[in-house]
Amino acid sequence: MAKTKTSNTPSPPPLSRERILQVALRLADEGGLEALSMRKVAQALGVKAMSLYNHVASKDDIIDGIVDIVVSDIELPRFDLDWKTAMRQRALSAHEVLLKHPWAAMAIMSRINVGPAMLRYVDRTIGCLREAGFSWRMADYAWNAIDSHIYGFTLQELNYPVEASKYSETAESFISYIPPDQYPYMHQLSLYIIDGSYDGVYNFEFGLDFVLDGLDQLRERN
Amino acid sequence: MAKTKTSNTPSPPPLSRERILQVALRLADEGGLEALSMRKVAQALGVKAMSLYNHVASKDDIIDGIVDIVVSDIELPRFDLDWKTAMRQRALSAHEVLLKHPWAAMAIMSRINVGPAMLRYVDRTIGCLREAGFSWRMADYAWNAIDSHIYGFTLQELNYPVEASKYSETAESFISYIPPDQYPYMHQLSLYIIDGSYDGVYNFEFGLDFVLDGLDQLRERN
DNA sequence: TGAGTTAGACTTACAGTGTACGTCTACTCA
DNA sequence: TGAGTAGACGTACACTGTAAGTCTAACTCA
Repeated sequence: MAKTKTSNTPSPPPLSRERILQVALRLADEGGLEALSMRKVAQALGVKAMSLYNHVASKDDIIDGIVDIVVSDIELPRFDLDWKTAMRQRALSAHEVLLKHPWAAMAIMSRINVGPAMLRYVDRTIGCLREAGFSWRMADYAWNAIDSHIYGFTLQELNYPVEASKYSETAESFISYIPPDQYPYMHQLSLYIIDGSYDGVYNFEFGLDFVLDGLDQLRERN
Repeated sequence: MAKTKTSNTPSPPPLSRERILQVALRLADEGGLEALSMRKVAQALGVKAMSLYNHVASKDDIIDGIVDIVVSDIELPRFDLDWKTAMRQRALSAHEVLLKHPWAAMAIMSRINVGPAMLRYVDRTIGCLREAGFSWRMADYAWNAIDSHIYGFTLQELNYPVEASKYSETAESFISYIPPDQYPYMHQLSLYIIDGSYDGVYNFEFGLDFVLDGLDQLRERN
């Protein structure tokens, strides 16, 4: 009987970079990047911390890995659509994906990302703009401007400590800390949120459209 | 002789929240937030770590404190200028200040900031927009859109691992990692940076103007 | 002046972090 | 059969923030 290749003991699947990244991604999604430690990842895999180093180089390597997995989830811009539609779709997709992984926007912004998914994503984005008639410089500028909005907006959104549905009651409980003589405008704005005149919910596409429209005018001028 | 109040021993100035924050700010500016530890702050003050807790509540309290110091350095929007000029000035000032303290943009985006300088800064910003004729909702939206660009752009800029003056030579040494068959557009863009056709330096005002112009059109339509 | 209070720096300790380094076991292949 | 190796493990180190308790010097007030 050949038990050389197929072991029939129901041992757990062998450790691998993929399994480590998969568990790390789950832990990060559940508790943020600060909840991600080598010991916790190892424990979730039924293994000791140092065993992970047989498959990944370091904790940074793990974070790079899960960042690239997240990026691979963003829809690539489509070359068959007009550039504005393509860029809007990819921005909306990026925004959506980053909200699903609340730690990711910050991680992307604070480290150098050269994973294959990221490189591909950037290449396609610049390519889409280039094919739309932007010069190389303008394609690069446009990419940077759109991404500034994506990351800036999403980070502000994620950092907001209150759920949108509770803006009103939260404003009500904190209004006393915003005295009208010191902060008249914030005070007034809070009152409007309390009485329901304004829900306080931001809109990702609001600022995005300013950038896309501005870029479009600039493109047509050439 | 009354030596009750004025001790003439040249003892170091007493520990205080202000001195702690001042040293912490310097350490953060020099080595980033991750270089900021209670033990290092204490050592720089000639004191042991736990002594700091007589003057600050926690490390988070210190970070909140130095964030607010940084924010207090941003020029408040001026009500006597037209809103676009005022917002441009405040955006440029914010960008400039955030570049001087490379850790700060990330810190602001990843924590809740309710220091006096921050509250004042936000109140004035919303106020300036409100006085310019924006509705409360639109003033809030506008503030959010402008700040998305400020933080998004600045974070991308700070995260860039290379100095602007070395883009060309850096691109040259890394071009082999960007094969033209896999990443054709990035490859081509790198070539243009190498041969000097394009310097690769982004412009903060490029995207900012899209947002400001878009907001202006929206304001005039009402 | 003497006693009581207190501010503030100190020491110790704990539970956590990433990871360098060395060891031990089980499997592969010549 | 015996060498080589992959991979899990244990130990250890230098850090982190901070809870808890101690000690001393200065101030307050009768």
